[in-house]
Amino acid sequence: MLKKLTQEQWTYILETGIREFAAQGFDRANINVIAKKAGISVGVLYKYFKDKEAFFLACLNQSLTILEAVLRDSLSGEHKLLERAEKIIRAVQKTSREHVDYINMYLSITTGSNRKFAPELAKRIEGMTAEVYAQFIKDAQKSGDIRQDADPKMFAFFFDNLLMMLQFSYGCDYFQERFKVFAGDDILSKDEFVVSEMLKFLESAFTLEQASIHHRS
Amino acid sequence: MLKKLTQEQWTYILETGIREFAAQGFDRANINVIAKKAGISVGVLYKYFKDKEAFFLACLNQSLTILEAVLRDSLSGEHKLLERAEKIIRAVQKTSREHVDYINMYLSITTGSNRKFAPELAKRIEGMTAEVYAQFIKDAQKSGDIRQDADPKMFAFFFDNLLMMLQFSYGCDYFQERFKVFAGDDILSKDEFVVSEMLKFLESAFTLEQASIHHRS
Amino acid sequence: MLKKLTQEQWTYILETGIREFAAQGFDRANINVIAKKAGISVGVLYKYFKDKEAFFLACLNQSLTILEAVLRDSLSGEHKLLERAEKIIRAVQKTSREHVDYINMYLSITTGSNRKFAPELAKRIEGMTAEVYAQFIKDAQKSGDIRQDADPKMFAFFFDNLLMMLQFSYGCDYFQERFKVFAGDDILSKDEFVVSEMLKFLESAFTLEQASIHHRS
Amino acid sequence: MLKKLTQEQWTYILETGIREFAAQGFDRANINVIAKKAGISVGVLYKYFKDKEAFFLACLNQSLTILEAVLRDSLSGEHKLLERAEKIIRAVQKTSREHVDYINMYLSITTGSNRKFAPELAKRIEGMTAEVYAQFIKDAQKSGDIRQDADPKMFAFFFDNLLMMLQFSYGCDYFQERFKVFAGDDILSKDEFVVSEMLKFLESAFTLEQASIHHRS
DNA sequence: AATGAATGAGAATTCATTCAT
DNA sequence: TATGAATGAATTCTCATTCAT
Repeated sequence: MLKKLTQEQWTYILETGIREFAAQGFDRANINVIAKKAGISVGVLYKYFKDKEAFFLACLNQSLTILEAVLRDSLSGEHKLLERAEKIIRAVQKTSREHVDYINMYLSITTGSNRKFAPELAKRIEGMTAEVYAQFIKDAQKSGDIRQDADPKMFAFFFDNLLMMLQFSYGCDYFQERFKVFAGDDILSKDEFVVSEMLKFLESAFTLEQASIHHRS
Repeated sequence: MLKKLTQEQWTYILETGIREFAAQGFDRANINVIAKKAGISVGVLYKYFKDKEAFFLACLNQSLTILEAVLRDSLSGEHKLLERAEKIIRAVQKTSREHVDYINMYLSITTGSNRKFAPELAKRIEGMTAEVYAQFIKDAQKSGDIRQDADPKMFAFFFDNLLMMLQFSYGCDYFQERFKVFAGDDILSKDEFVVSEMLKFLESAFTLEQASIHHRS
Repeated sequence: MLKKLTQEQWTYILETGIREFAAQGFDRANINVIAKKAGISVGVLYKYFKDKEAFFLACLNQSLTILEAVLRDSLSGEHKLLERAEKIIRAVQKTSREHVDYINMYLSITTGSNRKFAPELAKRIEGMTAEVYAQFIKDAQKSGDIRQDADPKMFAFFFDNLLMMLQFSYGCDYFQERFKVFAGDDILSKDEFVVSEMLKFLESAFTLEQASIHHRS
Repeated sequence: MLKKLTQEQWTYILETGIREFAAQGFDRANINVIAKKAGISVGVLYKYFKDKEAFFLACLNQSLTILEAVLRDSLSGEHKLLERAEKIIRAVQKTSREHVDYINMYLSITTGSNRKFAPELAKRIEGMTAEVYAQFIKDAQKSGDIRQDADPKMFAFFFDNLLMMLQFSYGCDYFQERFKVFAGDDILSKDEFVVSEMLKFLESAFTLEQASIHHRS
């Protein structure tokens, strides 16, 4: 193993790191253990990464890149807002299960000592989404699909909040349990039901203005 | 659990623990430092708690108890759903700022090695809320305030998801930054705006059925 | 061993540190080994000293304090310069053998990574000596024992240089060998000879003025 | 020792090693860093040197060779003792500044784990000097320039001690600070003053016999 | 019962040395 | 032959936990 590590080896090392960090959290994860599991020596890790934190950030980056790629896929093409929403919800259901560790990497930056990365990370991670969602809503307002008095940014925020929690609810131990408490122990096997209820909720949320008027009148 | 130490002493000890755990995370928090800051000896801590984890759980419990008390307040009395929602949103805005540490304690159970407590905790923490919210929605359906085809449990889930994220967005470093990315750097000082937009979103979400019909017709 | 360490224990710990640092140098000396040899745990060392460097500095301080005490003894009382010199030379011969490690601690600050302490240490260590020696020489000039055109500070410097090297020559491996190369393999057992030759050298050095004049005339 | 690499390359490699060892000390100096700075691979270093120590010894040897060459220069030609002394003092002042690293290499063998080389090194390094200085003094005794009762070897030793300390005082951080403490902060810029005072001291030291007699008579 | 000094296992990090290419 | 990537033993330092006083 005296030639530079191959792309696959790197991917494997990062995946190993992600698995450990996601499972144990930053502090509990052990660099020596990660190296061993990844089939390399600690020396290599420290040759390529300044310290544990730098390696963690690389793992996080890898996670986010993949998560972003999935999102980007769901956003492609010309679609009405609710069609998009459906695509995204289904994508979340799929990837949250496949990439449990990535979700947990994401969550791990919200707590403990990793909080110091908050400012830089928030911009990099949420920047694109915030922009795109707000634009969707503006477009939908133009075509009359969404109530005119909605603040696009805030509605984008609420929309993403719902998706975020859905993601956590599929990919994170605690939120999974919470999901069951709210919706029944079998909720994790009722994906279609979740999709339709969530679309119902969103459809309403986005369109009320007229309804409200009617209702109140 | 409280023998010789007074109630106030216990509260102080737990508050100190909460502050440290919230600030540093479970692993980084130092039991010796906590004891010193709390004005007691480590010996006492280990007399009443088996180990660091047991003490953490006690701190967590304290946090959740207070958070629950706040919620319970917001739920009291007879109100229409949106009035309740408004009360809760305002309560979240207030307590998330006052009790930043409690929010972070809550968040900390979603990550790292604390995940092992997920099942027990989820039931204790979310049980009441899930129940109450679902009942609210059923009631509102009866009085015609909410679309009939909504699944009460799922809508309760979405409702709580939005509140949860709002809470994180006020009380957790990372989600605060994310909030700014979505809604502008000054969003944390525009509480009324947040309330009104969120109510708009919820009002719609809960009521669409008719709207939808009207709109489509 | 649960009560605070006693004075004797501390002395023993420092002595152990001095022995190791003197033998191996700062970098090679191993904190865990020192702790073991001193009969304590590493934890204790790190409870009382911020880090290895702080412990080293404490050992150094101990060494210098003792070395200084010896010097202070030799300086006491009213004496003519050469009588003082003789006292000091004999003291150097005695202590350099007894306290080999202290000499080596002293030497160790002149090299390697410890050089960063140079400024602070030089003042603390040499300050008193420089002052006192210069004063001796001024006094001796007044009483006509030393040539008038001697700069007291410089002559004090040369005097101390000779004592310093004598100290090294008795207490440091390398300079001991050098001593033998210069003065014969048996020089270390000819203390009286060394004293008398050194006094000869000093006596001359301090008194030449008139001689020089006579000689040149 | 030099196969494929040119003389210049070797000089550069050794100079690089000297710079690092002098700056960091043996233990702190990093072989990989030295190799990189020297523009070669570690492999080459380990081809020509058994280990770090062997390389260090080569660097030390290089330093001493140059220091010796300087000394040899100062010793050439027919001169009276004090003329020689003046030449040597000036040479020390000059080379100690130009070759700070060599001085520090020299000092580094007096401390730490390098002490094990003491015996072999002392003979190689000091042998010539001791011999030559003693001869000078014997010659001077014959021509009546030095007191007859001086032991040539011991006086050579004292003479070299003074030069050694002067060298350290110009080339080593700690002794430089000590120099300032003794002779004032500006002493490093008063070379002529140092020369004349030192010559005064030496002139006296070497010549006292008559003076002493005169003085005492 | 309360204290807090002492313990020592455990984890991050470094770097001399090797050896496949 | 020269390279420098990879190795992994060694070292510093931390801190949960114990237990003599």
